[in-house]
Amino acid sequence: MNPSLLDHSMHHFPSSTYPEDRAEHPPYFLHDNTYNSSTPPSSSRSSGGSLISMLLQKTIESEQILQESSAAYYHPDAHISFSALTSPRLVDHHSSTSSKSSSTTIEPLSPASQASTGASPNGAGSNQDWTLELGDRRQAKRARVENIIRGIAVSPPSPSVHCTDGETTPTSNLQSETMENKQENKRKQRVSQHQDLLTTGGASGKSTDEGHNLKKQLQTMQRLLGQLQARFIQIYEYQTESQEDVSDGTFSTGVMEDDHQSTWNKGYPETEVFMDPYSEFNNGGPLDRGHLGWKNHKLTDYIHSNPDKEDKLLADILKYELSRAVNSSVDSIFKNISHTLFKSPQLHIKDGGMVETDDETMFLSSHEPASSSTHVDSMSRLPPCSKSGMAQQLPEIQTEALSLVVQKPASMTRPCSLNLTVKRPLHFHQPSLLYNHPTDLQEDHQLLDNLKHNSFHHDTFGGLQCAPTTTGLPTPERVDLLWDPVKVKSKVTSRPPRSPQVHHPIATGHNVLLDSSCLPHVKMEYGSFQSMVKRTSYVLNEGLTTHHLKKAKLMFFYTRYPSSNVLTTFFSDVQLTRCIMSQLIKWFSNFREFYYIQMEKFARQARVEGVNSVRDVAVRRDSELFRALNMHYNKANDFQVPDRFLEVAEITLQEFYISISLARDSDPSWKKAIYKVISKLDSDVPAEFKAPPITT
DNA sequence: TAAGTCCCTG
DNA sequence: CAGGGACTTA
Repeated sequence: MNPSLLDHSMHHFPSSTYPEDRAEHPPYFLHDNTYNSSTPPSSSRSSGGSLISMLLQKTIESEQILQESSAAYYHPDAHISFSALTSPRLVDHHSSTSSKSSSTTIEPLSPASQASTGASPNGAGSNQDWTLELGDRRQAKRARVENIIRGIAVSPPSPSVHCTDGETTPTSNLQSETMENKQENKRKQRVSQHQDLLTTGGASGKSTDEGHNLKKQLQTMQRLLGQLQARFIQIYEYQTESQEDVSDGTFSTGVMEDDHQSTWNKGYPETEVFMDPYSEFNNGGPLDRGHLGWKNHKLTDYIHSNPDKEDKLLADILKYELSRAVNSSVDSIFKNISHTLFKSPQLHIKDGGMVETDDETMFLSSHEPASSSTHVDSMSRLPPCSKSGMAQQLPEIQTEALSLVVQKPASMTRPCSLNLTVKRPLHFHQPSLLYNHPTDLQEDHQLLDNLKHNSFHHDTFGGLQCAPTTTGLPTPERVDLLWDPVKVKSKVTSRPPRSPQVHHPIATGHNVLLDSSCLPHVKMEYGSFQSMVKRTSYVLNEGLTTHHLKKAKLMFFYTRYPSSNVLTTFFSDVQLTRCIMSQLIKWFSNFREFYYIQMEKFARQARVEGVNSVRDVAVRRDSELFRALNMHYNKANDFQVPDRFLEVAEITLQEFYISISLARDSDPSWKKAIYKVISKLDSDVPAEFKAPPITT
């Protein structure tokens, strides 16, 4: 049935981003000559201003038309016609109408045409008496309401000026549908609105004009809001009055909505209705003007065709537009504020990405994802997996408003101990988050000195866990070093690639900290020490830690080619996702790389030094080679390197010596034979390397 | 084709 | 040490 078709298309036109909703301009719109003759082409009228202004214009125009069409327009017969066409129950009583509507899709939908033809097409003569009376009463009330509205148009809308429960309940379905579609269309509208802002406010291109433009925009917004409020209140009042007037259940809103829903859910001959409304756009036509003009055209058509739904529709639209206008105003304000802040001379982005500013600006710059070049740099430094993880975490819709969105997990509020005198016990499972803490560095430095005198099997893990990656006292330089973007990179990327920032309940009891992957690694002043520690903690707690790295290095003394089984066994304290496993494999690949480079280097050196026999090629603990290897894999020297590793290293060196002596190195893949040999020399990793038990 | 590895770069 | 391209292998 055509009204339902109209309904459907009407309620879907804002959501045309969905391909299935891309309905072509319905033919009956094009044939609505009455409307077209009374209003100028929508394209010309919508040539300027934002959607909200166009909507206002449309609203005003429609109101003018409503007033011009006078009683005929508001004649209840229009409702009757619509209801008859919409409600299956009423179709039986108005078979002529239904049959006509099935053949033609034009006349019953045009309110003006209905006004010209009266109620006769509906065959509603039996209802004429009371409907006329109802129309008179409605007109009188309308006049009253208009007077009231004129008085309160400038006053802010009361919170109660929203849909009452009685109103929203029966139309919840419709409204949810409508709002859903509107929200879907919101992005499109924002685009055009933003473009308008750019063409108007941003046309000057000077920062000095931005405040003026912003002020003008705000004033315009306020004015539009006032108009919208007035119009909305008017519609609301009118609707309330209408509902009170129409006592007959047939014309009550509930029935109307039931009818509407019944037809709504029935499904429609989509081939008739769903033609592409964005054919202009798809065919390369004007995106904004033409499309919006078409939408306005369609909207007004709908309003005129369905006077009984006009109030509700406009109420929905105005409610939506009101909220949207407010949101847009707030957005624009904050956009300008943030933009101004980043362009303000008080803020300097130094080399290395350090932001020198006050706390508030730092807050913005540290969390503003879009406006800060620092963030872009840090983003570019993040591994792809980090970016993808961020993409998963941060919906695209959030990209605009993130300047005010700050994640503050519980760990952020946890006070970070700066007590230098507190000694941690050598528990294996001290939260690793503290190990890059400068105070902990100092502490670990002391611990390391103690550990150096302990045997491996008793205290190596303690030393392993507590040994800092670097030693030294906490100084501002160290803090800067820690937060040097380049240096931070490795720490950041040391977390599992493509790990979607899900919190890993690590078996070691390591605290799962905040997901701050979106935080730019801004080189911070020493005053931001505490937050730095927190972020550092996060980085270290995400997946593999520096302790895992050190452990892996020590494991390399036993196995150069650890199987995934070994890795799983000895890194069971980490949630061994695919990414973490890849990272572990990459670690050992890097270890091997360094190992073989050293082997080749010393093998060639041996040849240069005149070593004539492979028997003279040996690796001892006082060898240069061993020192180099030990420095790399056991930098703290707190681990007793097993003799087996010396044997393997010696064999490797001999293999390289032989290959070089035999000039096998001319073969591009000459090392592969050596790799194959060395890979068979792996030994079991001591059980002490296995995932440690959780200590208290 | 996916996983693993090598090799190079930063 | 990570990233990534090239290459190999199952």
